[in-house]
Amino acid sequence: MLIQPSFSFPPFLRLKTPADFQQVFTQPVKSTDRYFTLLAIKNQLEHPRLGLAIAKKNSKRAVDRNKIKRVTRESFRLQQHELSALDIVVLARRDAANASSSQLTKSLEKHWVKLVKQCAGC
RNA sequence: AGAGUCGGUCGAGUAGUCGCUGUUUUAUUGUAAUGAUAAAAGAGAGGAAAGUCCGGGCUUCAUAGGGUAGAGUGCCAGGUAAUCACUGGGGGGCGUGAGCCUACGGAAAGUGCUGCAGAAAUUAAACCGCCUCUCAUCUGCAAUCUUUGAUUCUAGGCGAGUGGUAAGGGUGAGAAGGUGCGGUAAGAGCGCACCGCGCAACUGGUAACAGGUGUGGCAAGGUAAACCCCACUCGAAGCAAGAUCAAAUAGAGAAGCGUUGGUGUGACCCGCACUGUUUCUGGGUAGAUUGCUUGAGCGAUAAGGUGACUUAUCGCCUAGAUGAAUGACUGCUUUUAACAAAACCCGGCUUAUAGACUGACUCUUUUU
RNA sequence: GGCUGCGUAGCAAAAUGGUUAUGCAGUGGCCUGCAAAGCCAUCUACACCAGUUCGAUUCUGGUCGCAGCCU
Repeated sequence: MLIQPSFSFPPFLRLKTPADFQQVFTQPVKSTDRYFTLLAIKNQLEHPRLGLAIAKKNSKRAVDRNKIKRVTRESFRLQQHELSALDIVVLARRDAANASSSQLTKSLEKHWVKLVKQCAGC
């Protein structure tokens, strides 16, 4: 589908409907640290897709939630060609609201690598 | 110079690379139609977007009509689409002052409450105290006689009783005006002067209210953000409202006939709606589209007004997402910038806020 | 986004315009040969800030936090 490597982030790279999210939540591959919990599952497409679930309970302020979303999208956008055909849902944990954006970026990069390895077998 | 009061404006900028969401134009491609992809241009969070505390616009619903109940508001005037908010004024409180705060109608319509303390807490009352009178007793002065004791008169002390008193004491948030003089057995608005309070007319003011004058001798508290009375206002729900297209699935809808009974009703009654049968038909959950941004809009100038605000002219178009867009990296400037993210839209209030600039005013000290 | 309710001790939970009950837990003592149970004593509270009132946990307004409902 992607002939030339592009780092854009168009809408079809996102999870949109509740049904998409339910599929990921049924039998996912997990990866957790103190900032994030990532859930992943193989899809039938030729590209990865990203879904965000940033709970209001864990990060109270809208500014914090937006920061987490932006950092996550930016990291996904730059790393999308390393990921195979996966549907990934990112859940933010309580410490993510207070972390700096560089800390979050490092944490996410580890998660991408880990998920690709784990899903290679299944 | 220091301390302080009330406002106003801004709230990171700039250059480059990558990326996100609308709009317009062009090109390619496709459909019954909306489209999809690429490129370019131009746009893209706030002063509070927040809290949801008030008020409106907008939308839907006959439980929207009438009455009761319920809720809210409460000095006067103004302005507004509208408000409990705003502006100006009045009264009260705080502050040396600039200034700040103020739900600020009625307690002689009625009901309730008023703990503890205190003699007494609401048709007032009388513990201590003060005073008159009576009785008993003690002491003193004087007089008389029946002369070492009696009687009378009078002054004082102590005790008991009857009455007067609300000045003084102490309690309390609050005890039936305050101060002074007169007055009285002692006292008391009992009388007088000043202050306070009530009433009356007058003057000023649109009014709230203020002012002086006359007059009444003075009234039994407080609480209505307790019930209540008076005056005024209020239908309810909220864009997750609602509208359109429509997989699934069926318990539905419309018209005609009939209307006794029954059922329902987000407080109750009147009321209102539904229920039966025949014929005809489509109905609307997931999802999508829409509502969705030109509006009581913003800016400038002029005029009116103390001001909130209003009027006129000219100019401008300034987010519209829907798993939800503004970010990341690098360089420079003075520092990693503070509080913090639109979700239908406006007006106000409240709360958070690093810092920068600026206007008016007050007090204290020093110098001239 | 909108609507509604609740904040009382370490935990649970009530009432009220005037002194905050009660239970469990903690601490100390009595009881016992030692424990448990029981009895006695003690400790720690009305979310925060203003207003009304003589007086506020209660009434009123605001702030903060928590929970629930509408999708």
